[in-house]
Amino acid sequence: MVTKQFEGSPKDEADLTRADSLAREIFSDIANKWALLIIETVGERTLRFTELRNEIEGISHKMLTQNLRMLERNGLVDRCVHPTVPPRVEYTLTEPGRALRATVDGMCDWTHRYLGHIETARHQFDT
Amino acid sequence: MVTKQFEGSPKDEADLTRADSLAREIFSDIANKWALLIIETVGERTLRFTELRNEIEGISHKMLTQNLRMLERNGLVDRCVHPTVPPRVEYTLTEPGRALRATVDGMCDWTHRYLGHIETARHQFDT
DNA sequence: CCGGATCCTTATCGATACTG
DNA sequence: CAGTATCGATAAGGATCCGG
Repeated sequence: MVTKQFEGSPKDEADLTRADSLAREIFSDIANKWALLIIETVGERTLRFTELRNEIEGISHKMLTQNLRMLERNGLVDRCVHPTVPPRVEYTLTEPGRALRATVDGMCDWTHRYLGHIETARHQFDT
Repeated sequence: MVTKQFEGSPKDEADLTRADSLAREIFSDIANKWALLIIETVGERTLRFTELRNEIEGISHKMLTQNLRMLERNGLVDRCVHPTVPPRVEYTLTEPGRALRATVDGMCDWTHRYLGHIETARHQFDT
């Protein structure tokens, strides 16, 4: 539970609520579709910017850079710039990134497993 | 992989790309912080609207109803209206909802496990 | 090829007020 | 208590241009 509160000494409590707000901040960062799709797409490979752009259907240049910067800042992806011309920039998952990807895989599996359930639930609801 | 493309007969291909776009749609629905926090908060319990509102820090009335409708439509939460006055509405996870919650738990665990990593990565990046 | 900066168009969100 | 509807403020997102 991300928002869980704790009891304890004033100092502990302060530290824990600070940790909680940080946890919430991180959660808000990564719990959006583009970030998760990027994590999922990079996978075990190493991909260039344009490759990512082509693999993730519908993502704009801006969203991709924006989310890549955010993921890089949080230490989930590694950005490797080759000083060539034209430039070559490669993105890889770090160890924390790969760990997160394991759970994102779970979400993707879930989506496919319950596709039928969801489709019928929608039909039922829309009446 | 959510966006994976397949080969096959024209019919199969059409069905699979349709399934893929549906998968992507579902993924876009649930991959947002409020939806995931709701899934996480309902958990194994049954909660009323206001209880949810109080437990999920920072969520507005509007976001809560909006996401609950969406989750209900996709068959992830069950909405039980008691015909009393004042009304009493209780939300519970369905079986698909509980299955998804398992993976969301994984994301929350991940967040707490890598809190330190992320905090130092941020400091490093911000310089 | 990559990414920043700009402008401009949407969509999101919160606050408020109102019904059963 | 739970939910819908409306309305501004504001943030997100897309398109484009330019510089490294």
